[in-house]
Amino acid sequence: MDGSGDPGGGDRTARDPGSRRPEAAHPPHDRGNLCGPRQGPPHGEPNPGVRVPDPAADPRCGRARPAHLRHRPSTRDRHLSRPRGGDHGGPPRNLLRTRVLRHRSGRLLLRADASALRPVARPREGIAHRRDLPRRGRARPRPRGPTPGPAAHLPWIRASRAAGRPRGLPPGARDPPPPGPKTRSTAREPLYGRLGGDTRVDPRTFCGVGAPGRVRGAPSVSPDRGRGGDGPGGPRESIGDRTVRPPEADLVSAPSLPSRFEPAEIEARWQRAWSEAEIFRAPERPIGTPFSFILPPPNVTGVLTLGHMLGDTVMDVLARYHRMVGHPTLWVPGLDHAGLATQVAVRRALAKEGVRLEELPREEAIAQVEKWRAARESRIREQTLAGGFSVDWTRYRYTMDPPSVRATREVFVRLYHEGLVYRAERMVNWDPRLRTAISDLEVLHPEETGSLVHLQYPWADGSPGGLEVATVRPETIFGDVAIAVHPDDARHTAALGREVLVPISRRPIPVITDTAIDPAFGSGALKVTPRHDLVDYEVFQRHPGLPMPPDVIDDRGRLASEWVPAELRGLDRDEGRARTLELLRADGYVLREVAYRHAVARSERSDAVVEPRLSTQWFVRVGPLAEPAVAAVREGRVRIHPERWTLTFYRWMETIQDWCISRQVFWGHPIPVYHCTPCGHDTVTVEVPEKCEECGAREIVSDPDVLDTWFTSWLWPFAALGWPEPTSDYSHYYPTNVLVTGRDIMFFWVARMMMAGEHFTGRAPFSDVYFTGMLRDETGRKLSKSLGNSPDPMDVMHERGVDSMRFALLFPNPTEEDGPFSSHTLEGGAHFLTKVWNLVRFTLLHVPPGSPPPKAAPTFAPDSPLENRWILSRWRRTAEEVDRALTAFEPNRASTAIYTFLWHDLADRYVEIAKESLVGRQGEPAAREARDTLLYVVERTLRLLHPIAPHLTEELWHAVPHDGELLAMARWPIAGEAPADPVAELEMETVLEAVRLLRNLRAEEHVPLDTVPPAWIRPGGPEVARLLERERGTLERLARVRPVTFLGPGAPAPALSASRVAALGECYMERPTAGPEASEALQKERAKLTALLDKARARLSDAGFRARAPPEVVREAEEKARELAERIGRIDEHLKAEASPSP
RNA sequence: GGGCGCGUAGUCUAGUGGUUAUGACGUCACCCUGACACGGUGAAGGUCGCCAGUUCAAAUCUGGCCGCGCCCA
Repeated sequence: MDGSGDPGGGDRTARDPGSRRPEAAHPPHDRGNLCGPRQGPPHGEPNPGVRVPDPAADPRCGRARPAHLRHRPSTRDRHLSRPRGGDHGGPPRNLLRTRVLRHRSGRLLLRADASALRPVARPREGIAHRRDLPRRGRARPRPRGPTPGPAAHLPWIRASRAAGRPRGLPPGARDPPPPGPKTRSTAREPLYGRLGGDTRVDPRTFCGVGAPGRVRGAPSVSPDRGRGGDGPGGPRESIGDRTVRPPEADLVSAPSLPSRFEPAEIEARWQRAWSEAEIFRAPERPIGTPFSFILPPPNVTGVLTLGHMLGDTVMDVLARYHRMVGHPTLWVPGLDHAGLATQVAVRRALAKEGVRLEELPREEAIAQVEKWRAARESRIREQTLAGGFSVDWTRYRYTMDPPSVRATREVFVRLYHEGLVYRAERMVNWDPRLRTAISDLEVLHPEETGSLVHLQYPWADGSPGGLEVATVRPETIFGDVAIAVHPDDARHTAALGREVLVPISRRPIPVITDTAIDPAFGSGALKVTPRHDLVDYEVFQRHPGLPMPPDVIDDRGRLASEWVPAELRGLDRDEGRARTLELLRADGYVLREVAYRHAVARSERSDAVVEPRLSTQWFVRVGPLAEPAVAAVREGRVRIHPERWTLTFYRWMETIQDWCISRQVFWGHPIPVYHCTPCGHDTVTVEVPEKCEECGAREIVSDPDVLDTWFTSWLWPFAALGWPEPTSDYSHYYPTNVLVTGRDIMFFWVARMMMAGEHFTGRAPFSDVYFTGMLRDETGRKLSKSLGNSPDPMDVMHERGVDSMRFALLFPNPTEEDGPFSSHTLEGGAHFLTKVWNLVRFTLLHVPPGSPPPKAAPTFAPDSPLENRWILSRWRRTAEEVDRALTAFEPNRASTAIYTFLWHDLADRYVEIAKESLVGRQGEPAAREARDTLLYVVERTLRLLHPIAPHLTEELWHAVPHDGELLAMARWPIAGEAPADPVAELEMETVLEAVRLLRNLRAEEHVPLDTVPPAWIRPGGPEVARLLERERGTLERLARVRPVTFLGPGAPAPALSASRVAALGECYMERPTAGPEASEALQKERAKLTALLDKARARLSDAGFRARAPPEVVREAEEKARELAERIGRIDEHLKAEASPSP
C-alpha cells in the first residue's frame, strides 16, 4: 500500500509540470469568439454556439486541404496510372496540387499529390506500400507487371524506397530478402524512433477530414462546402483549385483517409479541439441528472503509471458515456500533497546535494518542498493531458489549497468538540528513521529470519539457576519491568511470587501471571517491556503495581536512558543488539540461540523496522464513524464492485482501531490546536486564534505536529466540491456517483471517505465503488516500478497512441481480476484501431460526398437483402450489451462487444456480403440500401466506440456524414432505434454455415483461391433450400464457388467429389485430385458425430432423464439424436459411394 | 494462523446446471480477392487442477485435497 497519502492508488503515481491552474498550461483559445454558451445542450444536439477549433490551423498538420484531396498512397495506388498524356516530369512540383488518376478499372480517381504543398521530407517508412517492404517469410522477388514498380510515379514512394530499401537492387526487384528479423509491423523498436522527427509535420499526414454532414446553419462553416474542405470547424484555407473537382457522375470518391492512422497527430488535434470547445467543463447549473465523480488525486511524489492509466481510462469511459447519454458530467481532477511521502522524497533529493532537510529552518524546508511539488505537479498534469482524459480542469483542486485547508481544519475542530478527536499516550508505530508515528496501514510485515535468544534471568535471592525467557530483541531487556507467565503453566508455579534479576543490569523484577501469555512460545515466560511492545504494554496495564520505565530506545532507535548500561547508550538498535548479546554471552546468560522466522514490522515509507513506542498522539475515535459507513453498504446505498470486496470491507470495519492522525513531520496541514502557556487550555478553532479563548493570554503555542494526509483525503468527494461552503458545485454534484480506484487503498481511503461522508454531509459520498484490477506482465508479475517491468505510460502512448493503450488496457482485462498488459496486448489494441480506421475508409469509398447523415435506422422492404436486416439486428444487440456493460461498470465487456461486432460481423461478414450491392452490380436501389445501412451502422458504431477510443472515433466521425460538431458531445445511440430481427439472425447463421462448409472443402481439396469451382448443395429441408437458393449470390461470392447447384433429395451427387455433411444439408465440391479414396475429413467427422450420438443415445435411454428432465430438454435431445443419426447415415452413403464410384 | 479469491489449448481469457467449451496472442497451410498483410480463409491444439458428492444431467453446485495469488494477524 501506498502509505503516505496517495488516493490515486498505491502503486500509482503521477506528476506534471507547470502551474497549478490548468488554464495556464492550456490557455483557453480565443474565448471571445465564443458565440454561444460554453456548455453544450445536455444531449448531443447540434450546438451552433460552440466554436470548434480548426484542426488545420494546427501547425503540426501542415496545410489544410479538402478531405478528398488528402490522400496517401494505399493499396489502390499500385493500380493507378496517369491519364494519357501525363508526362514523366509533370508540372513543376510546387504547382501541382491534385491529380486525376485513372484506376485500372477505368474509374477516375482524384488524388492530392503530397509533394504539392511542401518538399517531401524523408517519408516515413509506412508510406510505402506494403508490397514495397520486405515481407515476412518471402525471400524471393516476385516479378509483377511490366512497370518498374506499381507506383513508381509517386514521388514519395520513390523516396521511401530510396530511404528504406537496400541499395543496389534493380528497380524491378521489389522484394528483397528481409533485412531484419521481422517486417516493420513486428519490429519492437518504438515507432517514434524510427519515424524520425519529420513525422509530425509530414504534409501527407492527414489533417482532418471533411465534415460533409455539417449542421445546417452552423456558423463557422460555409454550407456549400460539402465534403470538400472542412475539418471540425473554422474557416479553411482555400486551395483555389475547386475546378479540379470532377463531375460527380462517374467519380467514385477516392478514400480520403490514408491506410494507417497517425495517432500522435490526431490525438493532439482533437485534444485541443475538446479543450477549446470546453466540453468537459461541467455546467454551473446542471439541468437533468448529473453524473459526477472525483479523480483519485495522484500522489505528488510519483509519476503516473499504467495502473493510473487503467483507472483513468475506466473513469473516462464512464464520463464520456454519461456525457453522451445527456447527463451533465463533472469529473474533478486533483493532486494529493502526500505529506510523509513527499517529505521523504524531497529529503532524498536534497541529500544528494548534501543538504539535510531536517537541518533547514522550517520555512526554508517548506519552501524546498513547495518548489519540488510545483515541478512534479506539472508532470502529472502533462501525463493526464496526454491521455486525453475528459476531466474538468477548471475545477482542478489540490489538497493543500485554501479551500482544502479550510475543510481540513473545520473537520478537525468539529470532531474535537464532538469528542471524536482526542490526544492520548498510546502505543504507536514509530518510524525511527523518519522520526514520526505512522499508521497501522503503513506498516508492512515481511517474513524475515531472526534469532530467538533464550536467556536465563537469575533468581534475585541468589538461589542457583533462574528463569528461562526467550526473546528476539535482547537489547530491550533493560526496559523490562516483569516476567509474565501463564497462570496455568505448571512449569512456572514455583516461580510465582519470586523475583529475578535483569541480566547485566542486575535490576530485580517480579514474576507475574497473565492469561495473554502463550505457554507454547519459547519457555512460556515473557519479558514485559511496556514501552516497546504492544502486548507487553497491555500486560503492563493490567498490573497497576509495576513501575513505568523510561524509554530505553529513543526516537531515533538508539539505546538510551539511565537504565541502559553506559557503555551501550547511544548505540543504534542493531548494533546495540549485537553488543548486548556479546555481553550476555560473556556473562553466561545465554542458554541458546535459534534461527527464527517471523514477521517483522517495517515502515512502508522508509523500510526501517518499526519501533512500537509509547507516545502522545492525536487520534480519531472511529467506532461511531464506522457504523453509518457499514450501514450504507448493508443498506445498498453504496455498492462495491466487484461485490466480494464488501466482505473484506465489513471485516475491516468491524475490527477497526482508532486512527492516529498526528505526524511528526512538517509537510502537511498543521494540527489546529493552540496551547496556552499560562493556563494550559487548548484552543481549537478553524480560524487561527490570536489569544487563548479561556484566559485571553496571547502566549499560545501551536501544536508542532501535522495531520496525516488521509485526514484531508477522506474529505475529498465533498471538500473538492467546496464543502463546507454551500457552493453551487456541492449542492448540484454531491453526492458523487462513483469512485474508481485500486483496492489497495480500500481501507486507507475508501472506507474513510464513507465515514466522513456520512458524518459530515449525512450522505454516502458516492453510490458505487469500482475497484480495478492490477496489471501484470507476461510472466504474471505485477507491474511495478521496483521490478522495472512497468513501462512509462508516456512511452506507451507515444509508441502506439493513447487509444491503443486504452483499448489494450480494457479489452483483455477481466472485470474483476488482475489482467495482463504487455507489448502484445498493446499491439492488439493498435490492430483493432487500424481495423476500425480501414472500415471507415471502406465506407467512404461507397458513400458519396455530401450524403446526408444517418438520422434514423434504415427501413427495409420485406424482400430487402438479408444482410442488411441482419447487421442492423446485430448492431442493436451490440448497443444493448454496451449499455448494459457500461451501466454495470464493466467497460471491458463493452469493449469486447464492440470488438466482436465490428470486426467479425461488420467487417468480415457484412462488408464482404454487401460489396456486391455497394459496387452497384445489384442495381441502384440495392446499392442505396446497402449504403444507407453501412453508413448508419458505421456512424452509430463510432458513437458506441467513442468512450473507449475517443480520438480515433472523433477523427473518423468527421470523415463520415454526421450530424453535430463533435462526437464527444454527440448523442448516445439508442439501441432500440434499430429493429431486432431474430429471423434474419438465424437465417444468416445458416448461410454462413454453408459458406464455412464450402470454404472448408476448398481448403481441404487445396483448390487455389483464384479458381472458382462449381459446387453442389443438397439442402436438408425445403426451408433451408428456399433460404440458400435465395442467398445463392452471397454463398457463391463468400465461398468463391460458382455455380452452386442445388440437388433435390434423390438427385445423384457429382462423381469424384469431396463432401461435407451438416445439419443444413450436404455440400459437394469437385475433387481436383480425382482420387476415389474416402475423405479423411469425412471419416473424422463421422467419428466425432458417432461419439456425440452415443452420448445422446445413452442419455435418452436413461429412464431418469426422461422422467425428470424438462420436456423441452428431452425433445431437444431426441431431435439432436435424430439429426446426428441422419448425418451419420448420409456420411456413410458418401463413403460407400466413394468406395465404389458409380461408373 | 485466519479470511477471500483464482486454477479452462503453449499463453491470456469467455462461459453460474443441458452448447459439438468462446475469443485473442502464438503455431501451421493457402492467399496481397479494388478498406485493411497491423489483413483474409482454413487448420492443428483442451481428460475445463485432482478426488469424492449432489443431480436425470456438472467446466458450472457442495465437500476434501493440491497449486497459485491477495488481504488480515
